[in-house]
Amino acid sequence: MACADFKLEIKHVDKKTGARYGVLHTPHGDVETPMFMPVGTLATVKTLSPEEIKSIGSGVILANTYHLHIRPGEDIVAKAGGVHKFMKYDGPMLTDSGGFQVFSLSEKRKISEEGVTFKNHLNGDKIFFSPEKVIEIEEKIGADIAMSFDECIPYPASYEYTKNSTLRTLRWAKRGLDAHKREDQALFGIVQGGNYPDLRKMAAEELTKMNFDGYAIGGTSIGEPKDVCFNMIDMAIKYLPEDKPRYLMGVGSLDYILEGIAKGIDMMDCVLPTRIARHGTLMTHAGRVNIKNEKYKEDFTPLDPECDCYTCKNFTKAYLRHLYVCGEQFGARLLSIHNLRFLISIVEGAREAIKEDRFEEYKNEILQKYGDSRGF
RNA sequence: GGGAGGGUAGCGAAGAGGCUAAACGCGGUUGACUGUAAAUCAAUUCCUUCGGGUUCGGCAGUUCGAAUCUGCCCCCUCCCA
Repeated sequence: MACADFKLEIKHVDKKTGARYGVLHTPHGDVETPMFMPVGTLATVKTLSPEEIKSIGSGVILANTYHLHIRPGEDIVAKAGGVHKFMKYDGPMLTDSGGFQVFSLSEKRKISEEGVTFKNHLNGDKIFFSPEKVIEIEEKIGADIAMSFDECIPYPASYEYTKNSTLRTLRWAKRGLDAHKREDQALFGIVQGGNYPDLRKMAAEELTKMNFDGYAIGGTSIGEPKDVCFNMIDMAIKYLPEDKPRYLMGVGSLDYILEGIAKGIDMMDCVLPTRIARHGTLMTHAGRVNIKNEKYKEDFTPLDPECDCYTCKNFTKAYLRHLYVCGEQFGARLLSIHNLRFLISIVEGAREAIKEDRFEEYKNEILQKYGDSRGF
């Protein structure tokens, strides 16, 4: 059953690249696309308050089904009135299904047709996730968007493995769709298929037939070369419906984000900006900055003079370095605010450029100024 | 004045004749991080022109070989007077 309050309204398509500008209507408000979505796995974007998340201009934020199932448990979240009330965040939210954990906790799991048996990464308890179980958990958590349970296939993987896994993920998608009952929650399908054009095509076409509220491209940004990732987008996106949102999973560096948008992606998420911020690495208009470097010890200039974030408007590199070096949590928070605001402002600029059919120029200008092929 | 224990790299601390330029921790420096097992992880940290050079409080010894054994000296801590 399609979610009634959920719809992507495409407002403009960039004439040269095909990049899309739109408005995504969700039960928790309207947000503009394309957008970068901060990740808040455990119902918190690490170190940030809901007010801070809002103030950086975020549209949708993520939480994670597997992690919230383990702690505190979906029933607690449901008793709190759902994840929005639980974490006091009233903007749109999305729950990832735990499919990524099938990949990242691969030593601790066993996959069968029925589902995946995990070993709880905290205490070793056995956990069983089926597509139906995941939907049940996601409905209890109550985000605006739920993701189908999938297997995030490692790269590289053989054709045979990829085909079997992709077909199983398609069967899981159908089972999840049949199990999904909440009408105030959208459900997305996830295109797998590895680096094989026919499998990506098949996955995209089969999912489209099932009529999800949106479609994600998965199995990306897990260590594959950049051109492979871009190819995986191309192989899938042309078979996805124009009028539904397209979500590129796990992408968070500047070049991938801009390239994804150019290819017609509407949504992206990544832990990268928040994680590397906590580890002292910042994305700025002038490229990558490692705030712990000794050269910033007496640098009393802002981290990024072109940035409008709270951190850049109020603090110096010397102070940020000091906080980082001393392990002060306020430092992690200021740096997280900056990296998220930086990426989100870049995407805001992308939306403006799309409206004016100059996305290509915008993308090139940003990347040239950034000057780092790795993109962060 | 008497007694006991110590002095090892920036700091703390192992080592008690060759495998030791010297474990380990901290601190320092550098790097990685992409649907968060990540406030984590990795590398490096006496000097060097990469051949080597100079080290374990100081000096003098013993030994083929000493941070490690001996003597003297200097300094520190604690206890008793």
